Amino acid sequence: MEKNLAKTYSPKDFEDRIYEEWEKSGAFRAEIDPDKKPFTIVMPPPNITGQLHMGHALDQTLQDVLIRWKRMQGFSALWLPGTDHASIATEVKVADKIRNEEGITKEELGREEFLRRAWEWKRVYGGKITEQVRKLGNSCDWERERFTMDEGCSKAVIETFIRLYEKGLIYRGNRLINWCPSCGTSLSDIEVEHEDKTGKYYYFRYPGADGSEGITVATSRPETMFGDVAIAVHPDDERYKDLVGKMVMIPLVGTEIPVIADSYPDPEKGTGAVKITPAHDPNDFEVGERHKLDSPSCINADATMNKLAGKYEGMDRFECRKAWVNDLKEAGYLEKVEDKIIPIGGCYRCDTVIEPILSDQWFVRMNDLAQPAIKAAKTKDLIHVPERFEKVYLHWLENIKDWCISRQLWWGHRIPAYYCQDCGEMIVSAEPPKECSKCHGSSLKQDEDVLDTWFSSALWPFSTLGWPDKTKDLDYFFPTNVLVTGYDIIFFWVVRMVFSSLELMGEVPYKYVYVHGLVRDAEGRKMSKSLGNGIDPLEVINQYGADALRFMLMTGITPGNDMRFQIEKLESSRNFANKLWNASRFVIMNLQDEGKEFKSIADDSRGTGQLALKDEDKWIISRVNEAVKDVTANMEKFELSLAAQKAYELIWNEYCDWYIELVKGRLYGEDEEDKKVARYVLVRELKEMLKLLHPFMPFITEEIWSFLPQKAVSADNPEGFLIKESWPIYDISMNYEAEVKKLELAMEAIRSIRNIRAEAEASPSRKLSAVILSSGKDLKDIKSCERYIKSLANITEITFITEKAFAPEEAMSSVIGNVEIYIPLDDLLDYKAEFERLQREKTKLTAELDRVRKKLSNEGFVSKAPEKVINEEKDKLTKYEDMLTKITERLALVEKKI
RNA sequence: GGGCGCAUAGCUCAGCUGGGAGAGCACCUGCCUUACAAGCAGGGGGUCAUAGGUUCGAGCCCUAUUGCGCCCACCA
Repeated sequence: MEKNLAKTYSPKDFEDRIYEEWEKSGAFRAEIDPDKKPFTIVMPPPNITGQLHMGHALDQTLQDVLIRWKRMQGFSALWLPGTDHASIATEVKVADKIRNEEGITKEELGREEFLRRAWEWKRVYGGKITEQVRKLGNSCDWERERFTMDEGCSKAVIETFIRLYEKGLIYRGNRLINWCPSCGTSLSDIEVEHEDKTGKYYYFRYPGADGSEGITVATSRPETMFGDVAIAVHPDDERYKDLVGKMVMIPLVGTEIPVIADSYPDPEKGTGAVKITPAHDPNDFEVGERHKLDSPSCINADATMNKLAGKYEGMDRFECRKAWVNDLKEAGYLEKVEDKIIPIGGCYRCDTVIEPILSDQWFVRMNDLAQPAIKAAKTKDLIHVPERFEKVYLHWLENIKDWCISRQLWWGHRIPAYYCQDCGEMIVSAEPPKECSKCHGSSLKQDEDVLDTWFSSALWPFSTLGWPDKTKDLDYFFPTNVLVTGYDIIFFWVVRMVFSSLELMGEVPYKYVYVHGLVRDAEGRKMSKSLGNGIDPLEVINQYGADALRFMLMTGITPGNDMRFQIEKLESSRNFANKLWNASRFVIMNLQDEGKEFKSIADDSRGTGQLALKDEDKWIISRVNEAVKDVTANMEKFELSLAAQKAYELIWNEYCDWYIELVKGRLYGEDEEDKKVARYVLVRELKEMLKLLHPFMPFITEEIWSFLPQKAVSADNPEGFLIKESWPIYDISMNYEAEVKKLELAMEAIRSIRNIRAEAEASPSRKLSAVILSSGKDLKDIKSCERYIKSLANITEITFITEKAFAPEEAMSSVIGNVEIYIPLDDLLDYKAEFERLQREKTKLTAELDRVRKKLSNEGFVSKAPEKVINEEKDKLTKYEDMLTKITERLALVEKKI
């Protein structure tokens, strides 16, 4: 019955298999269980545009850690996965593919056929993405997987649209919107990315209609002059007082436009006079509204000039600028040109310069919707982690403008509005109406546009649970608990989910918004396609395993801050997995041929008290118990990185470095009863640690778990999977303070002997003996550590003495509190080196003593510091003084020998 | 123009409510010790950006400054 882990840690050999087993066992399925509390996370649905990147890996690992942890804590934990149709992004990709492969445009293909291709794209890439999600080990409930354009989500979108429309919160209007000439669609304000670019201010003179000199105006966009309808000046601007009300002419064009007074122009900027082009500038549009001016357009949807531009008609807007400026210059209207940094808005998808144009679009009226969302954050019904992101959230909501939701695209939810071809009536309806409600005509045409992709994402926390139907899932799992996402999509998504949920569900969609940063490359640059510095999570998993990737992503990070992807960190995580693997192999190996004993080992009832535990057993039990408390507390605070770090230290620095080493002698010894105790503790604590680590490294912990003896299987968990085990609970009765102290003393002694050995360049294999001088309780304690010191410091014989007189002279020594350790090393002794070593220690000690003395003699400190802190310092004082005396004596002795 | 983040060991970063500066990697020394060389043992290395302030006590709180980065903002 040789049953043990493979000799080498090779995640490839078990990760996929374990994932399948989990899935088959129903471990990911969240049941509606009235006896359990629900814990719900909806996965931010990755776009079906391509594949997962490191950002997804980070985002999803955070969620999986939380979900696995809560599941183990006994919640009915639902992690609902899905994908997003990503309207514009996918449409661009599909159109590119068709153009590249078939050489035709989407228009040539036609709407219906294009949509067929898009669905095919979804089938292929959506599948690829879910495959990647599995590879990461994510424990999501695949039976509840959703897609933003599936039947249910589509129904929710239509329902929402109609409800908001009927409440007057959605309206159709002719407004100035952000237009991407390349994508051929409108965009919302946040889909425009502003960037400072070098540009120019052109100063043109607009001559007076009466032949007077006129007025000079600065503009960065001369090509929009054809759409000018006025020149505005500030009413208080003395320079132009007389011109207000007069007419000037657009140079060369000759169109007469008025000079108007408005508070908008800033007398400090440019010439203080502004040309007003309502059709191509948001500010000008407002000025135009105020003064009831026309808003003629001079630029087409494809960014070419229209007939208003006269001879420039058909020319690209930027080509036209050049030609037009040149013509004006030759005609003498150009007064000067100034270099200027100008913020330019670009399309977030294709970077094309956005053209503000007037157009019929659909909008969500934001003001009323924003208020409850603001309130939710202020009353802490909605909590941002870390807190600072609340500011970002609030600032945006407090300055919100109406949301343009219609897009001139095909891939997405088509707007449920129908227009009567006979009388022009508009009907908003879930189903295509049979006839016009006004003229009863039957010729109705649906709005061509689709909705902004974020309109459907905004409903994700409840549309995925069945809304608008009153489903059991919705009733049980909503509201969800935590939303995990990157700070880059707070506006796009978080805000919109919150106000949508408050409006439609009457409550926040989740209590916590856990915001994380970006995964950057090793140099700190953003990973991007254009730089080609992206790292494929799948390749990493192939090489290092999903556990290593996950652990690397979870450690050394601070919530909300960016992180770098470094291969060294990944290797270190993989090494940790390897360490755990080997330690577990050791444990399992020592259980061999003990079949009949398995049951008692496996019985991890809390009755450790009835076993004859040795000090080191109590020590590790205490340490693990402490770690349980610590890890759990950090998880509660969303400090997942600190929790993972703690588990790491526990496993490596305490269990592996010390406990396993301490216990080896007993395992190889003769005392069968004690051997059982050692095995019991070894297994029990390993199991506790595996539980703590499981959310972070699910695969390796599950694999190891399967080799460990288990209690009788339960109905809930017939396979005995770790994923279904319960999370450890801190147990105050397992705090063995005295033993912990004792072991700490032993460790200090061992460390100092090892140090002496290294300093004396005595080979590790060389047997040494030791003489230990102490008294009272300290002597008793150090005596009880004899076994540890012998085995871990490789000491054959220890002589305990109580009087200095018996201390060996030809020795190296070390002081730990009231304990002096002497290692006789007559042949190897280099007194000069020993003198220097002791000198160094004395220097250190003196410095520490100075610090402590200074502190304790400080009146303020003694009177104001908490008693606990003062006592600690006092203890240190006696200890250090003691040590200093001893070292000084020793130094004097050694000095004589030199 | 407004807001935010970062500045700690050679590198990348932790350090949660103020109480003797940490990790990983790199470096130096010695070890293939029967779980692990993806390892073990020992070691070196930091005026915690600068200047003030609060406090008995500041890497941590306050103010200012410098440098880097990010976000928002109506393109004269």
